[in-house]
Amino acid sequence: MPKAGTREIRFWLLDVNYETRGGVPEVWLWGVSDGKRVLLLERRFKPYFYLVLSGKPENVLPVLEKESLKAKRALEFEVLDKKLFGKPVKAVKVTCPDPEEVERLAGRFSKTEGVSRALEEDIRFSTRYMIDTGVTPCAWHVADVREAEDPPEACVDEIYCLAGVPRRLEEARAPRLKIMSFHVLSLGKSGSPQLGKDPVYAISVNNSERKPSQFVMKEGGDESVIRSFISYVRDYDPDVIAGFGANQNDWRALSARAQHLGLKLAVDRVGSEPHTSLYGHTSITGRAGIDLLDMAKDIQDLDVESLEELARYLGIKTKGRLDDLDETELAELWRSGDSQRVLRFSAQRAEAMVEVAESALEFLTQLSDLVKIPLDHVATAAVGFRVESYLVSLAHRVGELVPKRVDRGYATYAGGIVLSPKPGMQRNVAVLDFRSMYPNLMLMHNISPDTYTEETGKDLNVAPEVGHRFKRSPEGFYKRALADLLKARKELNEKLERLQPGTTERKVLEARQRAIKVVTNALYGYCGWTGARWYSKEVAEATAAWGRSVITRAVKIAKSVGLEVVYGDTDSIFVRNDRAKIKRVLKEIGEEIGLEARPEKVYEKVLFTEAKKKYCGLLATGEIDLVGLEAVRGDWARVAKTAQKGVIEIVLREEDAGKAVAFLKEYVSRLLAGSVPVGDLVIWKTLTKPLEDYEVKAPHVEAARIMKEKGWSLAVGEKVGYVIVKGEGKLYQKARPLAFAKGLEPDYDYYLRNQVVPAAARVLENFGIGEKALLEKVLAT
DNA sequence: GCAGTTTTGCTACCT
DNA sequence: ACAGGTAGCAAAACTGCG
Repeated sequence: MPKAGTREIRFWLLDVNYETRGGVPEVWLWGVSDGKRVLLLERRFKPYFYLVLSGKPENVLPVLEKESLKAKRALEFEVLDKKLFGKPVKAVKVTCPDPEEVERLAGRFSKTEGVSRALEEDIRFSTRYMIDTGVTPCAWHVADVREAEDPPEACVDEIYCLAGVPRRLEEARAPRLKIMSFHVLSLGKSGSPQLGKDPVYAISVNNSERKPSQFVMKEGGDESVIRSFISYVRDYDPDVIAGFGANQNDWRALSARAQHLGLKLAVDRVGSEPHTSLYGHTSITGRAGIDLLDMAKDIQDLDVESLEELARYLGIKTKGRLDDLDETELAELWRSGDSQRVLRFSAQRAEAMVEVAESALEFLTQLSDLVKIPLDHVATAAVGFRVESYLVSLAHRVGELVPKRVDRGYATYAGGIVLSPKPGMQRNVAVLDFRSMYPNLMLMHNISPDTYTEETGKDLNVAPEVGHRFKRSPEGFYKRALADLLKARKELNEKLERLQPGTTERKVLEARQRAIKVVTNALYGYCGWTGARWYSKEVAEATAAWGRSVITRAVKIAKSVGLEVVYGDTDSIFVRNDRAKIKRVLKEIGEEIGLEARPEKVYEKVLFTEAKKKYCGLLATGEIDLVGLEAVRGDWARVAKTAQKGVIEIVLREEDAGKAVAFLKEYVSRLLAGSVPVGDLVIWKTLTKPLEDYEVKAPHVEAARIMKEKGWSLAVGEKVGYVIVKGEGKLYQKARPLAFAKGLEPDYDYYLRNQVVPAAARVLENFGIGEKALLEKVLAT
């Protein structure tokens, strides 16, 4: 029952921030509550940090008290028993009144005698609150609240003061969120628009009700466009604002232009402007700003990180093409008077975005809840930070102090084993797979930064090859993390079994499972990342070493029952599909290695090249599987990929190399006749660093330089599309950006000799047809 | 100074 | 701004050659 003067409120946490009002830091929880939007204020929570003691508490405390007087701050000290990398330590929790002073005070006190170091001063105040209370983004809670005495101005239905710590509820389903999407049409004279200078010609929006709106520039300039947009956001009052590339483009263009015009881009729930936070993310207080491009970048299966590809991947049917016009083309169309086409394009994008956002949110809300990163940041956060955030919240629960991030040099270690494939066509091959091998090894051997020891003795797990030792008990921090995740997954599985496919609840739980999988599988990589707080080279190295021994032993077992191993990579072996023998092998693997291996898939035929990690196969299901070959690489021209796929189809299904050559000959004749679209000649490559940092002249770098000269802005991480045109000199001298390749004669000879023929020959060399011979054959008259 | 060879830089893939 | 293992291209550096 609620206390006197209070009432209970149910809310789902959308966003969190903090403000200092009247000298008191307040945590603001933005919630969605049964159709209403609420803001809950917590004024009693205080920021703090820890001092790890090297001296005795009774000696150090008086010194700290004295320092506190000198600093003229009302600080509180509490001696606590904590752990650091599993080792018990005495720590003083120093509570201070102002979140902005935590880091400075920590620095000052860490130099006190008897104090070895300060910790956790780098945890944000609002994050601190969530960690300590268990209040979780994208989760339902119930809280006792009372009327706020001095409520701040905020665009919500109700504002309350928290009267206690919110308690988490079981409900996993998110409430109905109001989502809007937007697309800003800012066009430059040539290339990219110039921030602030070029006007915003139009903004398209859409929303959960699929109601499109469009604000278009009239004679009076673009001020009305931006004003209309601001009013729209305030009237619709969305919980989520989705864009595609919004952090880099739309928000920046809008902000710059609003500033230029002297407009306040007040689109958040406190009447302020969006602000740029960590890693270029745009934050909107009280709402969740989501950039679907972050989502696209996370999905490895996408050929290009475009809205259209992302929509297709998510199974969303969209109206019209979403990516067929680039900035220059849009600008040209607009100027030539076909603004209708441009506006239609923009509106279609906005509509697709809102649908993609709804689909993406199923996963993002679950991930946000699991790893405790607020919704607006979880898509932007790199994998390492997602894992780390999960670990930080676990650390608090188990009394572990959060280690500092430290600058470390690179340290390499040996990873998995890749077996040489048996080249040529193999028939009836099964793939045996150790699922989640690294996490399972970590669990099995209690591999963790806090169980690692340099001591020798009994009750230790000793890693093969590298000899690192890990205590069998107590349970390590990583083991605890993985055990929790696996337990959650198991519970989900049990629930899922009872649910009909296609139901909303099932979708929610499946999304949660995916979130768990992401974190589970990333822990191994995380521990070997030198930027990790819980970095341990020994942990990563030992896990990899145990992994190598698993595969080596599995190969031995397979051979011992007479099963030939034709290939293997890290956690899988490819063997002859002999049911009886496989059954024996799997049983022995389970008994001798203690891990479960599973038959993953069966190839009717699989064709290995001489190279590792490159093969293709015809699955028992009739599908063709392409692995590592040019056909699946984004940095080969489509002509090469299409030619290779064609050859593979013929070779795998019909086993007729002659027919494949004939197909290629026909394909090449069309290429040389110039009847392939220029799009099929484009080679896409990512810019991995700023142009000036490149040490060599490479085609994609030169193409990017040309684009930059012509006014295009290119960011690190963007893909540059270029075409090789006829001309003299090195390849990089013949590369032209796609946007400027029109009207130039492509270098068909290059595409023949360096793209189509090598890609096709990769497959045909198994049939005795090398590159040279193939070239002669396809050119023969 | 040149042609052939080796090394380096770079990117994208696999698990 | 999660790991290492791997392939393969083009550029750059190197090597041998009276």
